[in-house]
Amino acid sequence: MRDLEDFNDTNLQPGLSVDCVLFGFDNNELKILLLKLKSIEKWALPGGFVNVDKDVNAEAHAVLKNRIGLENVFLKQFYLFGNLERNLNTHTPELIKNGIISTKRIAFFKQRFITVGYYALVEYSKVKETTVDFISEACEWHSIHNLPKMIIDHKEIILKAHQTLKKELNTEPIGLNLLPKQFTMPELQALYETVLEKKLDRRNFSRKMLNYNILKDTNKRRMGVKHKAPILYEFDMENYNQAIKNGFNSIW
Amino acid sequence: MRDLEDFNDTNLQPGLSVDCVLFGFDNNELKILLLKLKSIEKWALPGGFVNVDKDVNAEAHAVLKNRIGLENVFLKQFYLFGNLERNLNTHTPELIKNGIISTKRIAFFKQRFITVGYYALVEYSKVKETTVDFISEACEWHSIHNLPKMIIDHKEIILKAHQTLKKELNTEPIGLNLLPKQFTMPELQALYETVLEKKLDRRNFSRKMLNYNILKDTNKRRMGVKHKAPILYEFDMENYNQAIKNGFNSIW
DNA sequence: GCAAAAGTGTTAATGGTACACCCATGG
DNA sequence: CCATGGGTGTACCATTAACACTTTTGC
Repeated sequence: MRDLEDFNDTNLQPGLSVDCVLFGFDNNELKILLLKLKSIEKWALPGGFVNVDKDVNAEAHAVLKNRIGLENVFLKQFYLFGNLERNLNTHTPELIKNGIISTKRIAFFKQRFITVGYYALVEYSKVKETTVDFISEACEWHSIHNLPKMIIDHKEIILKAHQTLKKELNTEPIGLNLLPKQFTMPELQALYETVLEKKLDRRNFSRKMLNYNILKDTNKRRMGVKHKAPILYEFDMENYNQAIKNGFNSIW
Repeated sequence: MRDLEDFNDTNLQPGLSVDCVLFGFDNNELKILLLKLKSIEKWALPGGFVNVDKDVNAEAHAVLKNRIGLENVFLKQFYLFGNLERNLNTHTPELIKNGIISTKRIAFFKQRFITVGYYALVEYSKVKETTVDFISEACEWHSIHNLPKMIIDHKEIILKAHQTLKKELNTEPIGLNLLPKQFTMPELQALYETVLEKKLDRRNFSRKMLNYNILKDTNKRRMGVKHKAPILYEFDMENYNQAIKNGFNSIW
């Protein structure tokens, strides 16, 4: 779907789209990758449509691959947005008026759309902000606390994705996917504090994490900081997967 | 949609359905409400289609209201089933052959369908197993451990609903909706043991539950049992809602 | 040597686990 | 009076929360 001519609606599941909330972690902030639409001052989540011959989940992966160039990303369905208000959108008429959506496709774009929300976790530095296609002209990270004007309910989708992330911090491999291979304890803690939006005690955090036995000391330290050099850790994949499978605790 | 003539596909969202996994608790078992399809030996989840003018969530509620006669039920979206294999179904051709699906609707029923899974919690005794409509001839509770032959991926949907129930036992009002207004501690424990599929210590369970402060002693006892009469409790709605909002514990 | 942030230790309170004993009820 | 299951107590252990001191690094 690199340009207008490639886009063909004849084989698509009618009225169904997928949208991906792509989380990255940088500068102690959660960031979301957004696309700037052509000809209007609004941003959108990377999304796409569903071929009638493709799994819905596979199409979400395809969005990340084709639009952002990402493969083998942690990606998880979290909610279907199916209310009616989301179709009172104003951007489609504008895009049609501005010639971004071809007249042949108007009927397709004017359908009532339902969208499946996915959240994805990627290492911030691995994404190059370059993708452009027939409908978007820029691709940039935005802090979750400072989002630009967005189409339809995309802000609400991001909010719900963040809530889901908070809930699933202890049952999904969130640290693993948002951090580089090697990281320090304070970096891991900063990620947790950012996702949870609250401060944690440094000493208790460290002990608890180490007790889970999911971290491997690499015997290296992050150098060049103007204070005591912190230890670099990696995840111990075997123990990590075990811990994720069981959840990190359970009440009953 | 009480009979064939009422069914009109012209205003429906194409290729989208909703299916409800209705949980009840009886005789220390989790039970699921299933519909027996006309003319074939297969059962199905209560489900329906989505009007293009209706919220998807509202349509799930409508299924419960129109097909089962239930209103104000706890109902929650849990997953979108969108793989391709689910459309290699064999029951639609059979239903067409047997005249259950009118020839005018063949094109509609042969589409590729994606379904949104909902789970619902109801007090077992409140459901009368009576509903019949143009496509189903019986409506019965089945133990989750002894399910009959079911169409497409409906067994898989039930499995995933059960997994979700287990996970959400501490963040969703599960006890509240599956039990009658008044219940005993052993009954509540049996529900937990059933959902979680494991035994819990009677004494510790009781203490822990009471410590949550979500139960009110009604000063009554369940009479007519051939042992010490157990105390009847009710949920203290204010504290209960608070506890649900926070989750019953959190790690961080 | 000073500021900044990292590493580590202790203690008290809380909550969980694993037990055993007594009590009320119907038959 | 006995079998059945309900209510409650206690002791031990693990986990958490709150807090302070020492160490390393760049400047």
